[in-house]
Amino acid sequence: MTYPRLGPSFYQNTDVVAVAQSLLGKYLVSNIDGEHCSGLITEVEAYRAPDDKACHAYNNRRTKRTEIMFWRGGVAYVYLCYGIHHLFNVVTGDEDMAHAVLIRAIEAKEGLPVMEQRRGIAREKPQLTAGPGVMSKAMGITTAYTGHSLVKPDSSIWIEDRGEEWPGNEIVSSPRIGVGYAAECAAWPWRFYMGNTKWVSKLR
DNA sequence: CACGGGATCGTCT
DNA sequence: GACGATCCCGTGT
Repeated sequence: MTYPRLGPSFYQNTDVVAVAQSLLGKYLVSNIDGEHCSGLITEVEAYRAPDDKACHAYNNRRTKRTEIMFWRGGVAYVYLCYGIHHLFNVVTGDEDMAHAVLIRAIEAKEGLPVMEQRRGIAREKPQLTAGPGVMSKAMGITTAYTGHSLVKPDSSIWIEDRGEEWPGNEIVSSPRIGVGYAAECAAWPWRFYMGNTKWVSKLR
């Protein structure tokens, strides 16, 4: 059974907050090192230059790292956090719009044994993929994939719509995690997660 | 269960 | 030279 991949028109939507919410319930899929893994997206955060101080590209600041965020929607933006964790984002909007959605948690669906092996965890539990760093680790995603296409037929990472219905009124919003440095923007409720699952990151 | 701190390095000042 | 869109483990209760 194969499912349609989300295409350019989905990612090129210029409303990154709307895209973030509509990513809930979709399937993130990776085919890395010959291993097929997938999971239901349960938690996301939106980041939007130029006005969002929590966004790496705040004020449209271009650096070698943030340049990827200015690309047309439909590519991955992966960067290293705290020297250890690889955080996976989906670039959205038009060219020169530095918008992205951080995928923070998934509910693992396929490739569980590989994910557990990559994580060093013996049995299935939310700790496997709930949290942006551990999600990437379980899926095999590293900074090597920054700039990687999500829409080309031969890409290693993509997102599928499997047509599964789930009640959109179960979306919960909250301030984003770990952006307290971003002054007034820190309060923007741009973190979204499914209210009816335990597969979300812990509040800290 | 809450809290505190260490790990670890690319990126920008 | 400082710090971060995090995670894990140890300690104490």
